[in-house]
Amino acid sequence: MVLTDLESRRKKILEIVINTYIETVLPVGSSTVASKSRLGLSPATIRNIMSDLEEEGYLFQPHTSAGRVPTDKGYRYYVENIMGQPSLTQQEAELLDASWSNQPEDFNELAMFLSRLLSETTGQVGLLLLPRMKKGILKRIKIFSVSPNKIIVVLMTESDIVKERIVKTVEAMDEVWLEKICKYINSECPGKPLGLLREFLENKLLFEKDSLHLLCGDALKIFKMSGLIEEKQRICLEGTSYLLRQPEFRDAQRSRSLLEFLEKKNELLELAQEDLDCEGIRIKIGKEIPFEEMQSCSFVTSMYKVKNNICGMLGIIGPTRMEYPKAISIVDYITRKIGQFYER
Amino acid sequence: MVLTDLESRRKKILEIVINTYIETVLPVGSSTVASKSRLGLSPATIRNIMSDLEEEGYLFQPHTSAGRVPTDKGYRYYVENIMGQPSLTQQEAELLDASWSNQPEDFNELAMFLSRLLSETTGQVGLLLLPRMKKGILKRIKIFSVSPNKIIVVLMTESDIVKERIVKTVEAMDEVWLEKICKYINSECPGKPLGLLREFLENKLLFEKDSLHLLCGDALKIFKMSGLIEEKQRICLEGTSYLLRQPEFRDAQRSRSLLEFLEKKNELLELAQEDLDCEGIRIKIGKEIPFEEMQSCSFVTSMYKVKNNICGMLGIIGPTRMEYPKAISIVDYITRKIGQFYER
DNA sequence: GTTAGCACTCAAAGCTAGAGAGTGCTAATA
DNA sequence: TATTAGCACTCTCTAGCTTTGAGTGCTAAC
Repeated sequence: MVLTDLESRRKKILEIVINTYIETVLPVGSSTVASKSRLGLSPATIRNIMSDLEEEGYLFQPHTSAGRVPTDKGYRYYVENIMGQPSLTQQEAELLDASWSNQPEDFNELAMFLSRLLSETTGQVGLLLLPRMKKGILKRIKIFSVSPNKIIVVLMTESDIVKERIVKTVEAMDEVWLEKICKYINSECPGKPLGLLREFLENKLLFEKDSLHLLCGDALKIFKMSGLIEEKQRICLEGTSYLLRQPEFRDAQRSRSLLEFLEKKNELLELAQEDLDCEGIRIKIGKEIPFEEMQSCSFVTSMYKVKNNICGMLGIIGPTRMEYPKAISIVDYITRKIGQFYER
Repeated sequence: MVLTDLESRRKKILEIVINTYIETVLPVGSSTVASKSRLGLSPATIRNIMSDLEEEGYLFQPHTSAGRVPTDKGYRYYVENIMGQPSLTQQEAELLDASWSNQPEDFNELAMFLSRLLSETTGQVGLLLLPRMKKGILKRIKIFSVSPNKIIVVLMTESDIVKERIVKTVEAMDEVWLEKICKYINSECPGKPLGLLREFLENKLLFEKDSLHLLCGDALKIFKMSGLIEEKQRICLEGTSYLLRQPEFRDAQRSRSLLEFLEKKNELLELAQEDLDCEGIRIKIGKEIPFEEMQSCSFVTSMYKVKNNICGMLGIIGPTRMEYPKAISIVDYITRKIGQFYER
């Protein structure tokens, strides 16, 4: 569809207002737009158009004699229809690659590194949701005792993500018995999603008899105690202090409630999990976020996968006035990198 | 030593100034002190004494016509000579005990819980340094492979603290060989401090021959790659948003540099490790802290031990204007609780 | 449809005056 | 000699006022 002059002009003006506002954090006036746009229009004309844009909800005027500020709707339109396909420059990509090399295999460590990387490259709050284990496929299990009634359970998934937990048992369990349990699970369960493991064992418990019945019972007990599978997803958050650098948060009153919200993490987790099954970049802008404390922020996220069956989420949080193209391209790049990292 | 009237009066006045300032965050004037102290002295007399206290560096006057504010030296004197032995009330202790029950065995999890507990009970930033593994005594090791060139190393210490790490090896190592390495280490090394393990293996490498030589070499390689022992201590930090509640940090400019400092963690780690070998509560007040960003804060810490050989540190960070008795007693209580938790 | 001109609006900055809290000094008092 | 009443003085804080200037909306002309 070819844009009429009128439409393309409106777009151009909205773009200039947004870009200028992102840079200056000050309401943008018609003369500024007139001089930046090469449309050869006078401020008066621009004023008319800006007034229209305001009526339609793309811009907002803090008070009668001020310039205009983009609204959430304005940013949304910008992201969807104006900014185009963002991508990193060669140089930026190389920089990311460089800092990436020599990273730990351990996912906890990697997660901390990545959320920090996200934060530092975008200058915003970086966050990463650790993989959801439930959908991971069991590869192998190891169980062994440390002291009479302390045992260690190590789960390995097909994606080579490993989780370990210490479990304190009520009765002592001897090494031989543990080895039997281990062998049993390793013969029956590999290939099953961790989320169904418990159910599977509960079923077995009904039909197996004698020593196998006991064995299943103990296996189930150990699983339950370990909390390895039901465990709620953990979240890594880095760079919250970047928020305080933003002029819109120079008032501690405002930033406090936001920082407290982020620190609580449970609502943030809820928010992040919402889009866990969507592919591609997801953007939530201002009021689109269902939590009041975050409604002056935008949330740019993406789901990542580890060997196609375990997934988590990563992204950034910043003020709605954010360099979306940069944010999006970095989030996207790192998402794809995680995939590659575990592909080899 | 019996205090002369004069000395005890000065103490009393310093105490009132500090307590009032902690409560109101406003410079304290002579008439306020006069009415709070039951000394029967007029404001004029109090003024003279406060003027003396200022000359000696315990108090500070923001400007000529203002009341007085405690200095770092004033707080230091208060902590050492005025406030007495702080302790929790029965009720407070019970509250802490209650929230403690049913905690995870895993130290990482526990650490997060504890730093949050510290933060929430004191209303300050809570922090916890994870145990220093170097001094832990090896109890047992387990090594097994996940995929051809990925192996898992699990270290267990006498204190029942367990650390696990995935290691990617250059060449594939087969299960049998790994088991041999495992057996070798488990026969030779238990009882040794982890910090000396590497040295021990390097020594062995020089004297063992043939297959044992190879075995030691691989064991050493695995250790080095895992980074389990040299690993720098991790730090858990919770409740940074509490800082923004403090009136002295309502200006985002000031709090930003502090939050950034805390977020970097490496200098904080340095600071925390300084007192890692001292028993008992340690208090650093304002300028006593060698980092400028933190000089409007105090740092109340204590070393904890897990079964007498592995130690870490925990504590809180808040403005110098802090309820020291409360802070100290909570830090102390939780320190002792950790000891008990691992004693059973 | 565009624009020059102009009156109007409103936030922000600067200024002044007054209030109030608290001091230090002095001289009187116990 | 220590204490205190009295008082002038200092300095911050607040409220109210004015000024400034950016930016608007409207109107009439192009």
